Amino acid sequence: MAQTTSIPKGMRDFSPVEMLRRNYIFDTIRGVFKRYGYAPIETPAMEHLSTLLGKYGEEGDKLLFKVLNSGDAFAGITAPELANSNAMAAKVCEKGLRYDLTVPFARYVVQHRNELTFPFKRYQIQPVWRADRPQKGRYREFYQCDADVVGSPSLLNELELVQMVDDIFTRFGIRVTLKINNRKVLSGIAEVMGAADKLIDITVAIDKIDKIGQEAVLDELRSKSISEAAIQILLPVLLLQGDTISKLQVLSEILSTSEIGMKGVEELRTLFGYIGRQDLRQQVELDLSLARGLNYYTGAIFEVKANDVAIGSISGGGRYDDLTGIFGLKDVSGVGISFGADRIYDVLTALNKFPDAAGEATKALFLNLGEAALDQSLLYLRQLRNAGVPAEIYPDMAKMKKQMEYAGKRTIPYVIIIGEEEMQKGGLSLKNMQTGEQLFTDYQGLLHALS
RNA sequence: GUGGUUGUAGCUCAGUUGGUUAGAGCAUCGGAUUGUGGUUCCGAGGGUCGUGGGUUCGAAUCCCAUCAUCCACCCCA
Repeated sequence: MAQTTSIPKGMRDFSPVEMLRRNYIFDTIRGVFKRYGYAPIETPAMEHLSTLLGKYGEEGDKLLFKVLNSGDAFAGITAPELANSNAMAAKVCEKGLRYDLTVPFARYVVQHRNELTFPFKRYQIQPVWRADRPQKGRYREFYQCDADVVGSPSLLNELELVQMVDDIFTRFGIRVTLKINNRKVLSGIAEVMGAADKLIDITVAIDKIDKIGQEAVLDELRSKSISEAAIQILLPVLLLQGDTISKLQVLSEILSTSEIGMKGVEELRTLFGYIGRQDLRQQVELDLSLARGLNYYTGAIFEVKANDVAIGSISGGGRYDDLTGIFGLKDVSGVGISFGADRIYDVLTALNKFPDAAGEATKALFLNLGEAALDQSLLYLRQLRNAGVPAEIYPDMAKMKKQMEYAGKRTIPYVIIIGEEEMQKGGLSLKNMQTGEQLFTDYQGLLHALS
């Protein structure tokens, strides 16, 4: 009996061509991570639910995939528990799929603290899961590529992340804008507004200013019972124009009474000082409306958007001072960044920026034209493979037309023909499938053309 | 969690006020063509019209329910 072939909402299959392109993305990012001295780790798909809950805010908790306990998960459930879905979930689900790579990493650092040498720089490329409703550029299973440094408060780490962003997206050949802000500045603004307790409401609202406009943001703030006087303090900050230095100057005047705000301004001054002395190719700017939802950030925050495609952020990160503290290890500050491989894929697709080679698996196909030439083909095939050229032979003795079609469909760039004619003349025919050109040559000529 | 969109062949979609056996393009397979693909021509296979119920002599078409999908909001990579 045939079953319906489908996969759960927001999940995806990847074809060979897609995988080759995805691997191109992963390889590029991994290569940069390695070049900056980051070491790889992996953590399991599942964590204890208690490790994950409460780390991503209320919204995040709702989006966690919970995993039913194995065995008879419902044994010993009482009627009142059955009636309360939250109590039920807590009782029958002790594990959950990871929501990001940063929190499991913090857990990892605390658990393995005695084995690690600080500052600890790690990268991690793994899928994460969110029970979000899927839409454009949003999936329920997607890959994050994270690089983090823990155990060093130095702003040189922030600079390094900025350089990696610049490096990676330049390698991809796409233009992006890296926006930088600082949570301490946002805290300072909330403080001088006299609404320090409303920090999250304020940041969530002003984060949307590009999207919904100034008036809508103010309305949202009023709906969160932020006073008109407080809004009058916020307004000039939102309207700040000019270059980074003058923005920071104005900001330091506004925040002069806030210790934490002034510290944030100082951090931004230092970081932008570093950045200004680097030779970066991508656009980097101070964006005071940048907030980011994850509420564990305490210092610098980053977000990267593609300039030429509207798809939401393709990379984001920031500094977190207290994340390991939740797991019992104090005073270990960390800073990290996450690259969204799936959205980068969508951007590269939209802009047609994948290199041709990123979709190629096999470089050359030997046609199978019969027993007489088989040994010769197999010999050259083995030699090509030993020389590092991905090559294959068509396994069946089908019509030449069919074998050519096969090469064409798989976008194999070269076809090698060894048939009766070639055997007689003592060589081989090499056809370039892109140009259609064909030349008669020997093994040395073949190797030269393919390597 | 909120609002909307769309479900017809493997894919993209037509299908008239409800009316015989539901179509096209692409894709697949075969042939024209026993040594040349991506560009020709001919032919073939492929459908419980998302699912269940209702109205009707008659439903892909109208009504109800349900499932799925995509988009936007929320939030985020």
